[in-house]
Amino acid sequence: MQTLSRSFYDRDTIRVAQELLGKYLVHVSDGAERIGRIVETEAYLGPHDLAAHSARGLTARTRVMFGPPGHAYVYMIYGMYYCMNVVTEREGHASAVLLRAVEPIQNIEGRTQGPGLLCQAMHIDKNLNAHDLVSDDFFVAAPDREERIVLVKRPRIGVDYAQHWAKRLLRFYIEGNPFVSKR
DNA sequence: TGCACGATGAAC
DNA sequence: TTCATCGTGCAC
Repeated sequence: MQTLSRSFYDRDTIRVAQELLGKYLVHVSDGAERIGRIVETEAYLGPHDLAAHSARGLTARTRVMFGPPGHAYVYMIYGMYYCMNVVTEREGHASAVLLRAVEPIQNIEGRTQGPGLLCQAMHIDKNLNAHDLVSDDFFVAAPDREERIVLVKRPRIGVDYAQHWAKRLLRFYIEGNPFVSKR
């Protein structure tokens, strides 16, 4: 397993979102190493993307999105779930990739299909917001042998308010994978 | 200081 | 289709 370096995240957000599919998300906590294989992502392109949190400018919450790539952007949604993103592109370009689903690989309890469930199962909460993913306790890694995948592109979920941005094919998942979220 | 609402998930 | 539940952003 090879931990992804900063340069992986410091690239076009759509490309990062697509290439994250098949990679392993690893979180070490409470003496357990939890691993999930990323099977579904969504790209949020920056302040011009009306579906992105950064479209409303730099705020306390979105500060990490405006920061350097390779950091975790974790926020609470609907008062009860957390969503996990990886920050992409150069510092100042507020873009990120939402991790929507993983396939359980190691030490995962409960369901992982959907951004809220994924965080719950992998013990990801706001304490990990702004955490550097180029680290040894919370990171993304390329497995020793990456399976070949068929990429599917669809509109993003739950962003109908974002006018024409809601129609763009910025949700990516591995075709046929049973852990991709429904809807 | 107040309030409407959301990158969700589960029940009905 | 409705509801649980609360931090955030923006209006007063």
